[in-house]
Amino acid sequence: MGRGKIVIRRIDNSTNRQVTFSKRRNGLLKKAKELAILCDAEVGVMIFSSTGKLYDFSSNSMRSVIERYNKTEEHQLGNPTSEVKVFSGT
Amino acid sequence: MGRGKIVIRRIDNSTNRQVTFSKRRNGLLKKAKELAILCDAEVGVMIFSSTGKLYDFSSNSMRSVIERYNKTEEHQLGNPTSEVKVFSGT
DNA sequence: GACGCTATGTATAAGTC
DNA sequence: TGACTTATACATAGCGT
Repeated sequence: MGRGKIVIRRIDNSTNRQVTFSKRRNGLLKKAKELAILCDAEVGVMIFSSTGKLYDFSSNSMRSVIERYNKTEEHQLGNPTSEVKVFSGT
Repeated sequence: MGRGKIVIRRIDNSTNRQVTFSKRRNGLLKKAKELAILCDAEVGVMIFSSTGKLYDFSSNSMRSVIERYNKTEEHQLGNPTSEVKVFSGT
């Protein structure tokens, strides 16, 4: 997107990396919120910048999302979710 | 995006809602992965469909992301993160 | 180094099979 | 209902301040 095409690998220039982080972080949080509303889904997103700062979004409370995650994980070990984890992306 | 413009509110037609969920869920997970790689960030995403199925992504292990979240939250109560939670979107 | 502005690359709403 | 296609809306890379 944008003026040029990019390859998905760590951005070396730290200024550029920080600018991209700021833009994409906002984009991701926005998409997460849209997904939750449009599809009536429960969503939780946690992002730590390389400097350790936390940014997050949760459709309800993050605590409840995490609790539900823990409960669900217990009952779904070795489930379809694992496919998602290896999702290759662009 | 797509052939028509949409408003961000719960999609009533359940078939359409499910199709949109599937597409946007994949898009969100992809973006999360890209952010983690491009910006060297630690990212965790948890999504529960309205039918209760879990989909997730984590740059490392979700467990470590959650632990880090809990630790960080303790030290940042009433922090800038709250701004993110009210991010208004489109 | 953070902010605002487009030209462009992507994600995706509809539609088709 | 799921998979594939296409036209568009949206996100954002590279620049200029």
